[in-house]
Amino acid sequence: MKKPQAFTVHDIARMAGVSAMTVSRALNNPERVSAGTLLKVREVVRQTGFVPNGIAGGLRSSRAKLVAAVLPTLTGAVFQETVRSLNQALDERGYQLMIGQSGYDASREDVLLDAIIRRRPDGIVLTGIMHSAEGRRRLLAAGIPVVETWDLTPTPIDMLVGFSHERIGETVCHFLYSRGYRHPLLLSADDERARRRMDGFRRMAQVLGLTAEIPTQLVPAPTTLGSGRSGLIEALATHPETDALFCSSDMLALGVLIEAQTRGLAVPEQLGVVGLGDLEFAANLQPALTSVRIDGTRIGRMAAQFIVDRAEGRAVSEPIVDIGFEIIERASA
Amino acid sequence: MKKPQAFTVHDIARMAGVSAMTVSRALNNPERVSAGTLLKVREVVRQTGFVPNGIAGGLRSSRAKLVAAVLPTLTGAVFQETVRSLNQALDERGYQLMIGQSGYDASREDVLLDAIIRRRPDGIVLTGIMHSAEGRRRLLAAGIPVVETWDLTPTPIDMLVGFSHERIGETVCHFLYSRGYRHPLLLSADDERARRRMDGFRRMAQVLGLTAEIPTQLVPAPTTLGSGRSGLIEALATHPETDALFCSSDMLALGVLIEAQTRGLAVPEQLGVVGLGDLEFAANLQPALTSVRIDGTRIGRMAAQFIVDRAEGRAVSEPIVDIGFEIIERASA
DNA sequence: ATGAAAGCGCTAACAT
DNA sequence: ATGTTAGCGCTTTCAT
Repeated sequence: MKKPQAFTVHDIARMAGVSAMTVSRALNNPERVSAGTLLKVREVVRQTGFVPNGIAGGLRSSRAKLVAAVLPTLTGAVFQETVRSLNQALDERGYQLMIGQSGYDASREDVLLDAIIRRRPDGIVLTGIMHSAEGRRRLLAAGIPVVETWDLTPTPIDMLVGFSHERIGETVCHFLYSRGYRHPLLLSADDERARRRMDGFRRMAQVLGLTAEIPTQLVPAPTTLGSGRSGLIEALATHPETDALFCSSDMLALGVLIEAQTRGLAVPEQLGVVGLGDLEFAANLQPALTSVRIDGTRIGRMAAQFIVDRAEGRAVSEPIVDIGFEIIERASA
Repeated sequence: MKKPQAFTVHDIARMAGVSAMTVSRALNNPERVSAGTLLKVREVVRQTGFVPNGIAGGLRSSRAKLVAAVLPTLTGAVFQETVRSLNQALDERGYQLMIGQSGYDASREDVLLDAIIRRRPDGIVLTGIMHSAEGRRRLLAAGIPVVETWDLTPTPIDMLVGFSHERIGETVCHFLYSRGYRHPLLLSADDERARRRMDGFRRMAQVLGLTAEIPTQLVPAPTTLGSGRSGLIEALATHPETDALFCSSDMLALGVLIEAQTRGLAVPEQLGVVGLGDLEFAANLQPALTSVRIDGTRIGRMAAQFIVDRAEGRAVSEPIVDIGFEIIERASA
């Protein structure tokens, strides 16, 4: 079925008694049109409810005013801060954000990437780094500015705003050790970044002389409060000596907190709990949750800045940024 | 700055020794191209990392394969289920979802709508109903299929998948009354749909003969665990007789639960709590949260079906659907 | 099975 | 200040 294009600039031009070009100017550069003409055109536009076809305009002027973001999941609360600030920063600069969900699956990611590149956005923001060689090549071939985020790699495709997951693991391990915990357990989803945090954690455990292997309790993604509760139950069943948990999300940690309370386990005395993400609710829990804070707002803002600078022909002087992280010490560990 | 278009079908055609048309066919209708030619073209495409410009193709064929969704906020957990299922249902049918954030503000909504209509998507899914007369006219003029969701109105622009907020208010009021609560309080964000739930609640309160005016504690949007805690504190300070709360989100309700526990208030004995949204965590709280369940998955799926049917020229036989809601009775009230 | 011509709706570039 | 011409990259249509 052919979709009827309600009105075109030519229709509006005819109705207003001017040329199509004048309508285009009245809409995009009103200062270059006489007051009378402007009034006439605007009146017709108002009456018809005409909105120009940006697809056609963008094809001609090769300005899409569109940025695409690729997220593993729309449900994941961790990225929301990044997406919100990305959206806002782009919006302020007149760009629109399009969101694609890759779903933690590499093959889906290639398909999604194809759909995105077809639309020739002014930039692409990836959550995580692009591993598929095919994906990297297409991105490069398309010549679209790319910002990889939420991770670090020595070989980014283009630009990068991230932090080291290994270092988070190391830091949390050291933190728990310094608090006196000697039997930490890792409660985590099984994605690649989580695995690197766990690697870092284990490396530091060795350095600190914790002889026992650090046990892991894996939960399916996305992490939920429910899996936090059941995760703690299973963890304690298999490793009753456990005295601290590093959870791969705050939701998971909340589940642990609730299950601990239900079982009469004192936090932080009998069980230390550390979350990841420092979501709004972390500070307001009882006991307040110690969590790893990542400045998602800053990631989103910088990514937007990078893309827009590039899209508008400005060079980005420092295109690779490690924004770090911070352990927010509260009552739970 | 002019963005260099890396490759076009003509480049690929030249390299493969065929015409542009053949490249186009090899990509879109491979069965209509000879095996040898297909192989040649595919090899060049692979080597170059070529991805066709869908903007140009869409302009010619007027098939965008794009659906836009307008959300008040990306952070709001209530809509996530709808967005997820919308995204998935569209994806399965080869469409992509673009998300725009309107931000509970009517004037921003008009600007956003303009940006969306310019891209000539195959359909637009609105969260909530469109009130602005200007917005309605543009939507109608553009001839793009529209689905309004999460609300009911006798005069939808086009199609509708929603439920009655008044009726939720009435039902929750009746539910709390039947549970023996006589001094309910409304803890709520101050948006329009919340107001209609409160109206419904009050109407039912009168019907049931609750003589006292039902007090309201308003909190800023978006609702958070923190505002749930402080909301309960203020509510009890001004209305110490309160014995039940209807919260406008589950996050708010979780905050109330935590604050109640901190103060040693027994739930549900001394304080009944009802949430809205029935998010994953509601069932896993301690005590488990009674909440109003809205089938967001079904809303998203139906909206996708409606849009795709229309985009592909099929009529939608029942374009206005009230999907209702359900009170999930758990331990908190 | 393949190619040539035309044109989708808009705007850059060049008149006037 | 306004109009004319051409063409963005693709696909529809019509030949061959």
